[in-house]
Amino acid sequence: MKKLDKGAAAKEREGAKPARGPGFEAKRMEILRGAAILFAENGYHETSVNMLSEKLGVSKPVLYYYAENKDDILVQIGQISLDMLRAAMSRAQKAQLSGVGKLRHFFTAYTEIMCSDFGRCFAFVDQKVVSAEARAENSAGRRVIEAAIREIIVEGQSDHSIAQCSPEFASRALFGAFNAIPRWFKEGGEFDAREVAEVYIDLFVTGLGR
Amino acid sequence: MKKLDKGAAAKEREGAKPARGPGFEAKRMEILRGAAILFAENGYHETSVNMLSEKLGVSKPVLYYYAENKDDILVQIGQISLDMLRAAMSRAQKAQLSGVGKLRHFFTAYTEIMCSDFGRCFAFVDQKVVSAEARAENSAGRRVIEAAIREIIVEGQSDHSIAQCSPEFASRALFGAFNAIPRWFKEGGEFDAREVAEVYIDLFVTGLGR
Amino acid sequence: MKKLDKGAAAKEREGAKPARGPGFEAKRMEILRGAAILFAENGYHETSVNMLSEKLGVSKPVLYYYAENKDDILVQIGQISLDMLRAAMSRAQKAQLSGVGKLRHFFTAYTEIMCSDFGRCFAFVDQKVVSAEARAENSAGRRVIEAAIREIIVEGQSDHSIAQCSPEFASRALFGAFNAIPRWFKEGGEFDAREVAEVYIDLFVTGLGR
Amino acid sequence: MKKLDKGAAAKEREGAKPARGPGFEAKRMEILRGAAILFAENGYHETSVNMLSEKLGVSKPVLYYYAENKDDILVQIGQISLDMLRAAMSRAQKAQLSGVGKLRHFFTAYTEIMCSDFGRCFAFVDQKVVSAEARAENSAGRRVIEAAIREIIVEGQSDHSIAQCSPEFASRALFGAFNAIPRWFKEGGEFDAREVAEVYIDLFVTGLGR
DNA sequence: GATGAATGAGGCTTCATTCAT
DNA sequence: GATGAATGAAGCCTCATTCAT
Repeated sequence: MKKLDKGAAAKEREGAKPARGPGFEAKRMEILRGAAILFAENGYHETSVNMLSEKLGVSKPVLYYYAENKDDILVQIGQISLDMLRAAMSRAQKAQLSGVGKLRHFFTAYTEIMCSDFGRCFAFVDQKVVSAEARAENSAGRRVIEAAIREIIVEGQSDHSIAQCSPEFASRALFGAFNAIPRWFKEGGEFDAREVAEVYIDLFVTGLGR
Repeated sequence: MKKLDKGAAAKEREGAKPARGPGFEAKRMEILRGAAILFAENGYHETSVNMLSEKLGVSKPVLYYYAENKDDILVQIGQISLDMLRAAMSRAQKAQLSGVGKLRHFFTAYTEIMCSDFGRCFAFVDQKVVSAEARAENSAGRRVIEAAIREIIVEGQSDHSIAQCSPEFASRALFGAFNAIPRWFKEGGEFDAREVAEVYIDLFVTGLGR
Repeated sequence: MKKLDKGAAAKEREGAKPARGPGFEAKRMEILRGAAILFAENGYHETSVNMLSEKLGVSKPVLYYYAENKDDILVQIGQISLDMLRAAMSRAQKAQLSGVGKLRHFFTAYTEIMCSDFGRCFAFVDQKVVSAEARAENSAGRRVIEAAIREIIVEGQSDHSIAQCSPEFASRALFGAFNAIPRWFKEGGEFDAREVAEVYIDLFVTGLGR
Repeated sequence: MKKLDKGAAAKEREGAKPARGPGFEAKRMEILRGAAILFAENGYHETSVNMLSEKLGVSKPVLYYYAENKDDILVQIGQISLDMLRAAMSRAQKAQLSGVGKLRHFFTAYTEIMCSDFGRCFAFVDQKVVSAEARAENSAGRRVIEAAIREIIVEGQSDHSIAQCSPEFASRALFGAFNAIPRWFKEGGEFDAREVAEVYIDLFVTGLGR
């Protein structure tokens, strides 16, 4: 919230890092995952840095060794989530499938990601808390993916696997519906994420009519 | 010695009130509406009581004259929203329409409500901040409406206006999709809420397939 | 979400503490002593946390590092005072003295304690401000000491060093009289606490009659 | 605490009053008595003006009609208490009794007063909260009475009804002991205030020795 | 004479963050 | 590389008090 130069930090993470040992990345992931779980469960503001340090079993300064800020933690979680989503999109795009096939392919992966530790946090925690800069980066990432989905829909309309409809609206309805899944999904329940995704896709493809 | 029981306040609102003149209700609504707008725009935690009092043009104690708490403001906004939703559901249920017709009827109203000042706040702000008791009441309200939708779906399946599908999943997908509308909807844009609702319903009814 | 249970804090002080280095105890005592002086001088409610932090030369959060609450400060002061009183009583009970000798022994120490920084605060500040739980603990401590005094009186009546009289009333009169001493006693005045105690005891033993 | 001109108010109460109806004095007493009970029971700071108005069944502005201030309420209670004490002292001084007889006479009345509604408040509530001016007046009142007691003691020493001892210390011990009575005294218990006073006086006169 | 509504000022508490060791 | 201790800033809330009606 008092962004001095967050950009520097973010860039640093992918640039000339200051001599970080081999365990660094593993520990960083461990911390981020723990934080993601807590943020998703309790909410970002309801999870104090104190609580993080206690529940993660590390001292507060350690947290500041792995993240610039409290919200940098959230930013990093978002980056990881977006990376996963981008990879999923990439795989879908490369798949030898019809438009609707790619849609199904992507949203299955999307559901799995959004029900994972990182994804749940990404889905639940409002990005309003992070710096404008980081938020912009995040939004850009999302937008790229949404654009890709619209393109897939258009593609499906070309190959006649998807009906004529507004790609904008369809994309929004799809993301809206799928984003809400982690809100009620319980790991280890009757269905796993993959199955839920299948049902949802079928619903969207078939429609409720008749 | 401080907060004994939050619930007492909520109950008080419908119980033995400490003498309230006319005008109270109007001012209360004015304050709640202003707060709802700010909460929806900036986020609950990002909107301090100070900010509320400044932007609403009242002193801080006034807020505490109309609400027990900062989160009671949110609770009251939720109650108003739920009341509107319940009324909408009631109208839909009473309408002389097929299942799909009732669905369309309800979700049109739903969209309008969720795009209103109160509804946007209700849609955006996580109820994690409110007391367990109030949250339970809120959840119960939502669940009643969700159950009613599932019933309407079943009804539609009986009257053959809705295809065979899991009412649970369909209901969740519908709410997920519609809940996300206020996240991008802009008042005064190309479409009004009613029109967006139409498009969405068509999408859901027709399906993306073929 | 705010104050769940005050008692947890008190218990924590003797339980699983969050890692406290040496120096902690000394600083804690320093803060408590300063607070005790201010509370005794100005009154508990008249001494704001702001004032405490200013006069003690520490920032406000530091106070909350050493105490849960404003009233936990008072509670801790009470615990220290009670510990001193218990120790004094223990010494008096073990002394090889007649009943009246033990009485004299205890109330001399009592006076010294009640005229000390901690004792004055303990004597002056009404425990009405602290949580029911802490107040109960405090009262229990007092009652144990009062019971011990009654026992000493009975003992003195057995060994004929104390006249027949109601131990309950005698004990109450004694504590009442001695508790009031710090209200007028000035350190460095004509008499020191020990001497005042002597005079009081003589008065009580000899009586005003004849 | 923000004494503008409390003196004016106090004086006004005994001077040219602004046309107050006949019921004024009765209602004033009723309010003061109720406040005294609440202050004694809950403490001055723990009793908000809101609570006063609720429990006394009058609106807040009414309280400000009968008292300048919250602490003026306390001041008035103090004045009433002091008036009672002064009257009691006056009666004791005029009685045709030995020194010790006057002592007994006064402290019996003193106990009754201090166990009454007004007296309990006077005994329990620290005058630290009232304006310097009012506190001075109050202290002066107390001091006059204490001086009178010392004089009675001297008188008793002259008429050989009281033993040689320091009148200062004796007076302080007496007031200390008697002031504490309302702290444990319960109306309607085994003893009434008069009887408690008798026992205490006997204790003080006879002494604990032998 | 009474009250619903309003307020300035200040209270207590906690948060994210840093630094000396 | 780690931590106990510290802090500036800000948060929510409540109090005694007053006025327009």
